[in-house]
Amino acid sequence: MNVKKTRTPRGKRESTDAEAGTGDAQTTPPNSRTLQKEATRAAILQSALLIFSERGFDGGSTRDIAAHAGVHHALIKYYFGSKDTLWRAAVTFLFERQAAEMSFDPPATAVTAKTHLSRRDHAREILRQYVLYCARHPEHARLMMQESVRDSERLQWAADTFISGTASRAERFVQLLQREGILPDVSVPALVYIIVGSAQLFYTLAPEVRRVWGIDPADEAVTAAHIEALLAVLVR
Amino acid sequence: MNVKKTRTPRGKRESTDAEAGTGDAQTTPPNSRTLQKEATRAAILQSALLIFSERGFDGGSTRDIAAHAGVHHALIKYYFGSKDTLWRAAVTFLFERQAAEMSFDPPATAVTAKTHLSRRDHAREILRQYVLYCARHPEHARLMMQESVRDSERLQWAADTFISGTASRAERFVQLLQREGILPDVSVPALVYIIVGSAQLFYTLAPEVRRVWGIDPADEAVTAAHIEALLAVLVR
DNA sequence: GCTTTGATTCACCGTTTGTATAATGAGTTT
DNA sequence: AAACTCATTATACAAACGGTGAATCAAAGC
Repeated sequence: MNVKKTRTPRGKRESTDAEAGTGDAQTTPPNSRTLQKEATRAAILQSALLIFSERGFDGGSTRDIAAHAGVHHALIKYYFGSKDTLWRAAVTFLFERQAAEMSFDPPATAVTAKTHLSRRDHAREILRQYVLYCARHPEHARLMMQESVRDSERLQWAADTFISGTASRAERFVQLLQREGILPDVSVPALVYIIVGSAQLFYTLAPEVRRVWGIDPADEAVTAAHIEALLAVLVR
Repeated sequence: MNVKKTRTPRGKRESTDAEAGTGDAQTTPPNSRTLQKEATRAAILQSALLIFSERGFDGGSTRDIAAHAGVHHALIKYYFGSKDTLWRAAVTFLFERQAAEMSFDPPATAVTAKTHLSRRDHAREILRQYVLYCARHPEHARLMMQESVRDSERLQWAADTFISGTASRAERFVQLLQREGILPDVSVPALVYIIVGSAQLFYTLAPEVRRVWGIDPADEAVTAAHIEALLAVLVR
C-alpha cells in the first residue's frame, strides 16, 4: 500500500502527469494538494479494509492501519474522525463497490428469450459473477463475517444500512429460481445462506486452502474449477 | 459461565454430592480441591471458546475471558501458561469434541445394504449430523474462521495438527459420493468447501440471520428447514 | 491443632491502544 | 515574496493489554 509521503524526501511530486489528463473545467481543478489528500484517504481506507478483514474491529489497531498505509496514525482521526467511523467508511466502500461491480438483480444482459435453458444460463451467469466477485475481493466477506458472528452495534448498523437490502435482492433471486424449477421449494433464507456460503468460503479461507490443499483460490484455473463445481451442484 | 468462587462467600461447597457418586477406587479420589480445579480450568476454556470465537485471537483479551469465567486473569497463566497456549487448548478441545460427537467417516451405522437408495440415505445422514454439529457448536466454525483468514503461525499449527486430518476425511467422503454418482465429478477441494460453507455459514452468522431475517438458526424447526434445503441441493 | 500444600488473588511492570491537542511546514493564494 | 491554509507530524495521556512474582488463605495431610 504505502501512499508516498512527499514530506521528508525532496521529491518533485512526479504524479503531476495525471493532472494534465482531463480538464474538468469548472469544478475546482485538482490541485496537487487535493490529489494527495484523496490518495492519502484512499490509502488509509484500503489498509483499513485489509487489517479489519484479517483481524476484526477489536483486533485491528489504527496504528497498524496507518503504518500499513505509510502515514502517521493521527491522520486517521483527521480523515475519518474515529476508529468506528473508519470502520463504517470501509463497510460503505465495500457495499458500494459491490453494487457497482455486480448485481443479483434480474436481467443484467438483456436475454429476453424465455426458454428454460436461457433462464438457467442466466442463473448460471449471475452465480458466476458472484463467485468472481468473491474471488476478486475476499476481504468483503472476511470483514463482514468478522462482525456478523456477534450482535454488536456495528452489526446492527450494517444490517440496517446494507445487509437488509442485499438480503432482499438475494431473496428475490432465489424465489425467481424456485419459480423456474431451478432451485427446490425449500426455506428461502436457508437457500440464500447455502448459496452465499458455498460461493464465498473457498475465498474467505484462502490461506487455509493454500496451506491444507496446496492450491490457490486466487488462481484463475482454480476459480474456474470452483465455479464449475458450484454450478454443477446448485443449478440442476 | 462464571465458575463459583468459593473464596469470599463462606459457602459450604454444596457440590460435594458428586464425590459420593462413583468410587474410582485406586486413582486418587477426587478431592473437593481437584474438583474445583477442573471446574475452574473448564470454565476458563469455555469462556475462551466464546470470546476467541467472537473477537478473534487479537481482539479477545485474557482479562475478558477471565472475567467471563468469573476468575482472576492471573489464573490463565497458572492453568494455561499463556494466551497462545490457551488458544491452542481451545482449538484442541473443539476438534476432540468434534471427533467424539461426529464423524465424516464411512458407515457410522452398519447399513450394508448396497442399494443406491441406502447409499444416498447414508450420505444424507452424515450431512445431517454435520449440520446438527454446526448448529450445536457454532463457536467451532467461528473460531477457526477467525484464524483461517490470514496465514499466521497459529493457522499453520492448526492446519498441521487438526485441519489436514479433517480435510482428508472430507476428501474421502466427497470422493465416495462422486463414485456413487451423488456428487458431480468436479474439483474435490471446491466441493468440500461448497459443502462445508453451505452447512456452517447459516450458524456462523446466526446474529446476522436473526437481525436480518427475523429467524433463529438455533430453533429446531429452523435447523430442520436448513437441513432439508441442504439435502435437497446437495444430494440429488 | 498445627503445618504444609497449592489454588487464587494482589500489585505491579512495560507496552500498546484510541484519542486529543499543539506544532510544523509545504502548497496555495494574494 | 509575504501571508495564509491545511495536510501532516510530534507529543501526550489515560486506559487496557499480556505477563510476572509475591502474598493470601482455604483445604489436605500429619
